[in-house]
Amino acid sequence: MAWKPQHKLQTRERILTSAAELFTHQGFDHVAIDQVMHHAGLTRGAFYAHFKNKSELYAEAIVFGARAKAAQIRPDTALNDIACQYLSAEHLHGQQKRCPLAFLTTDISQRDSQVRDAYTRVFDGLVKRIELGGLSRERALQQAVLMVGGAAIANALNNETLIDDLLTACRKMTPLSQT
Amino acid sequence: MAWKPQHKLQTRERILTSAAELFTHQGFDHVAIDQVMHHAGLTRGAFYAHFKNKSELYAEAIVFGARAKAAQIRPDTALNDIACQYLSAEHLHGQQKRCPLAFLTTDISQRDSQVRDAYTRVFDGLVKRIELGGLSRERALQQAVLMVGGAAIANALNNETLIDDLLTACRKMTPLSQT
DNA sequence: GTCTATAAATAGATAGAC
DNA sequence: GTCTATCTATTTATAGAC
Repeated sequence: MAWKPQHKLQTRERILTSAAELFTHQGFDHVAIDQVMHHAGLTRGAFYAHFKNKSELYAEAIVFGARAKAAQIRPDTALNDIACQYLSAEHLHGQQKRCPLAFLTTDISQRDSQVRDAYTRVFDGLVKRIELGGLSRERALQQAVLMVGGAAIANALNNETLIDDLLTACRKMTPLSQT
Repeated sequence: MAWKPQHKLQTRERILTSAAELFTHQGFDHVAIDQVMHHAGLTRGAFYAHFKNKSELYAEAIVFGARAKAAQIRPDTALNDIACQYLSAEHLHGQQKRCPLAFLTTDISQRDSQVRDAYTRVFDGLVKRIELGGLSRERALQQAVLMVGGAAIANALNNETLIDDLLTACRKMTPLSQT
């Protein structure tokens, strides 16, 4: 009977995939557990066999969503190109997976420590990944803010010209154009 | 009877002051109209004599809160010092008024156009104010992202060392240290 | 303009059948 | 593990008295 726990794991991943997509588009409060489950092909009652509550789902979806986003990028992509992809219209409104760091930023601050810990670990991971590209910690932090903050702000704005100007300005601040 | 409309205006401002403080700390969904009104010394029913609905209050509170925040800073303060104040622990957790741009960023993207317009106008105003300090539009946009994005991300993080490193890195990117 | 009371809707979490 | 049904709480918005 080895297939049974495997099946549960797969169901769990379907729920997390659904949750990551919905949360990064609509935030914590505008996504109902009902929605997440139906989008995963299940009903509400089944949820609590996989997660303790909505907050636990959120914390796990942040980590899961960030991994899924990172997996979309080829591992040998240069830092400069990663930043350009991150700050593209395709990331904001296209078919690309949306990064929880950028699209849930202020959503995180009112949540419990379980959620904030998850977000912090993911952000720290991004900074370390940028450092591996050869930047100092300080430059890596600035770069992370330009990427994550730039995408977050652009996503809030309502004026196409301003959005374009903003994304372009942030892309021009990428590592290679500075060194 | 000239004091009557004046009284209504004052009540309205009390509501907006209350709303701006509560929203910038807890976001749109976690603030109930009931809370806003009690914090302003009134009850729920009185709300609808001043605003059409919660969304209209939110849009106006964003503009009102940003003005109140800007008014806290002496008008002749150098750009560099404005950025340092903005990226300080005092702004994040102290008695300073919290800037709607930084603490409501991802909260905005799911709202109606009335709210997004308000946010966009306020952000555009910040960029233009930075440009008046003598920076190119591109540099002003980068600077605005470092301030707003830096404060927003720092507010989401859960690790004091990382927060300090992040704020310090963003402060070091201020205009004067770049030119 | 401000109050109290209430209507109406939404959603998190649990119970119990299968 | 997954389902349906339900309990419970919250909150926006309105109605009507003062």
